[in-house]
Amino acid sequence: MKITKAQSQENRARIVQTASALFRERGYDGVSVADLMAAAGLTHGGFYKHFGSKAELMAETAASSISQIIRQAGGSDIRQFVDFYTSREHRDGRGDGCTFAALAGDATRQSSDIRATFADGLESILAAVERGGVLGAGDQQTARAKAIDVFAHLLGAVVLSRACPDDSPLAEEILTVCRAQILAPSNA
Amino acid sequence: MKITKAQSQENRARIVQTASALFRERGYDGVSVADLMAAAGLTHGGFYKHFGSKAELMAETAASSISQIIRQAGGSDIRQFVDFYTSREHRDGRGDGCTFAALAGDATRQSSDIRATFADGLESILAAVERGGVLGAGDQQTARAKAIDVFAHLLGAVVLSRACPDDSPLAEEILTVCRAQILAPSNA
DNA sequence: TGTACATCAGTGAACGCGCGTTCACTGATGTAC
DNA sequence: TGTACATCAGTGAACGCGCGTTCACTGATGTAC
Repeated sequence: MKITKAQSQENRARIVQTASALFRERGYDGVSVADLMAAAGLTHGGFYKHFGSKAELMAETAASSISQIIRQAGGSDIRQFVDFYTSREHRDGRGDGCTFAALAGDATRQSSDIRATFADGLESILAAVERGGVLGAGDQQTARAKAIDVFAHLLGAVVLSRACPDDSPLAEEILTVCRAQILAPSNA
Repeated sequence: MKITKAQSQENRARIVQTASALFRERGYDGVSVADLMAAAGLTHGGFYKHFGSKAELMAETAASSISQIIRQAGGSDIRQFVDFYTSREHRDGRGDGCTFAALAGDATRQSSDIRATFADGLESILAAVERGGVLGAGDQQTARAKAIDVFAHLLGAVVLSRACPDDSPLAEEILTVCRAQILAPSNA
């Protein structure tokens, strides 16, 4: 049953990728090691050949899944990013959406190294949002303050919308209202 | 060991109150029935004399703890509410702070009756925020849209700030920047 | 290039543990007379 | 008002279960010669 070195690395990468999606969908406590390994097409025992513990994997996936949204924010215009973030697809696609929107609430109760990973990631995403172009050049706020403000606003909209039942009109209304406000003339 | 009817009702109320704080502090999965009953000064077996299941208690505490923040929002001027919401005390006081800021992320993964309770509570808090006086009377947004917008913004600020390590300057910066923006002249 | 063997990723049974929940029991309360 | 007894909130041991983790084992890989 020994496997190729390349195959093993591929399996490890698949575990991280699978965990990354499942944690965002169900939260850290909602995914067991056995669940995860089955979803990755493996059996649970092998998990510890790749990771020291579930907590270690959580820290690694946090870092890698945060870098995904950072690439997304930095690679697009701020207006495109706001549209994406407040879209129905993003609200409903927790698994490959923003890690902060999916797990910031859980992160609060995690170990300090996971929280530090979130804080570092947050600094990076703020920089990426700034790079994407800043709204509201007309007023006295700094670009950094604008980035913080816009990102908190976006996150709040998605978290609140997701707390509502899926078919709730309120869920949609929150996204629409916040998108309009963030992109409003007074901010642009 | 039988207890007075009044004593029993008092115990029940204490369980709900204790659960209300503990759930907000540690999340639904972070509090066991035994933990909770011990914190209320009772033993775990008695829990089922008051509630059918842990899920039933979760639904009841959601309703009661949401009504707490609604009273707070409706009873004060919008500026006072924004100041309170973005304060250090609120950020650090999960146990008796806003239920949405503490549990909206968890609520997403709960049963549909808990999610419905959150959605109903959200409608009530929006009404309370409107009653508190609406910022930005000068522009074309409706009072309701303003309320949605402000509340999402506030929630995002607190959730993001709480994800950072406690002593992080970023945690403080997020609160300060968002408070200033929400209360900014262009919004007032 | 071919053979012999050590390696180690993956398997799946088993571990101790804490969880939500159940249950036989207790004994003061509150009611019936 | 006093006595006898049914009630039922609270107790704590016990339940089955799923969790994170460990471990003896497998057998193809990759290396040494």
